[in-house]
Amino acid sequence: MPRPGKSSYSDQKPPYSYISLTAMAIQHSAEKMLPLSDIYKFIMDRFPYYREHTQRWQNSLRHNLSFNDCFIKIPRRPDQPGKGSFWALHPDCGDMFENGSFLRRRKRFKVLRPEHHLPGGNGGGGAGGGGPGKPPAPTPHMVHYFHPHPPPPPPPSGKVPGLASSEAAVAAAAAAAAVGRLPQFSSYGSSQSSGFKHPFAIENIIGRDYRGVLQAGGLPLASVMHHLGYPVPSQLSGVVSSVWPHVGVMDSVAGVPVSPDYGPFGVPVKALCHPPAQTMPAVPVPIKPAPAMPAASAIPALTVAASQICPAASPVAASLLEQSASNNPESKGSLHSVLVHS
DNA sequence: GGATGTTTACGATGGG
DNA sequence: CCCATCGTAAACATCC
Repeated sequence: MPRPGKSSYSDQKPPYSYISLTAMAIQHSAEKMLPLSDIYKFIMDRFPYYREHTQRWQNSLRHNLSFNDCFIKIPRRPDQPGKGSFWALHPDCGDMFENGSFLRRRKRFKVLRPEHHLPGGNGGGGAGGGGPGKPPAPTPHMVHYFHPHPPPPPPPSGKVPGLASSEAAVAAAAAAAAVGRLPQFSSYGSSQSSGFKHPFAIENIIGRDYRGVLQAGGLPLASVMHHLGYPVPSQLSGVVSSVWPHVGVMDSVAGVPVSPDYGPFGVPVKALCHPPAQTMPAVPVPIKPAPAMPAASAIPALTVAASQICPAASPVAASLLEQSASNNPESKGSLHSVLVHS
């Protein structure tokens, strides 16, 4: 049983896989999304083991981010300069791990790609890495999402334009609205009865003794919407501010846990807790190959098209997206995915 | 130029 | 033993 040691864990390799560690970092953030550098920081702050050989593990971590479908990339807005994108957890990545074990998932989370990805179809794999076969501009039509307020540890170039432009707000709202309607999101609220357990819930990571501590979960989306001036159900908005009271408790300078809320390895256990009502990444939008669209037949072509267009540059498309989404409550969201035991 | 992101490859390990 | 997952290395591209 992978159990962190008691006194020597500071030097030992934490019993968590990179996927776990990354997810912890993301979950710990207020916005449920972090830039790569902050993920690094989180891990290094909490796990002394990772203060060395940074080149090695960071490469592995990046590999995991790109390779695993459970992580989704959220681009910065044009007016939010900085390096790299934000990374969030895929809404459906829950339950990847066997309870208790974070070294090995029981299944690999994979986004369903209806696209019959032909073997060797696209550029025989660009042997030698990143891609002779790739188009010059990898993300020409990415949706740029807002980042309402930087997470406690301000992201690179902490210039926060707030609601810089109404244009951005429109884009954000459209995106948020669209995402908010995704089946996955609505299902989180009811997942309580289905026994869904987030893999990074404290009960999974540490034990099951903290169950009683858990209360309702927050939806970053709500805070985002609120920040944008959109009406947010009080239930949600209230939760947003109360669910993560522990964020920032960590002495980020010393990296020393300062309260019993921290479990082994200094992981803020409460912050990692995931109550039945799931808390998911704010506006998760897979930037990965658009083909990630499930059952294309069930998705209005418009939705697909709109998702590939930057709403900021095309408010019309954005609104259409929203409209489309609302008109098709049955339609599967673009994030629909499944746990595939390939 | 360094950080970030993508992809391929391969060995180790664990589960069935 | 087979297969899936994980960790690592490395090549390469893109972005800031």
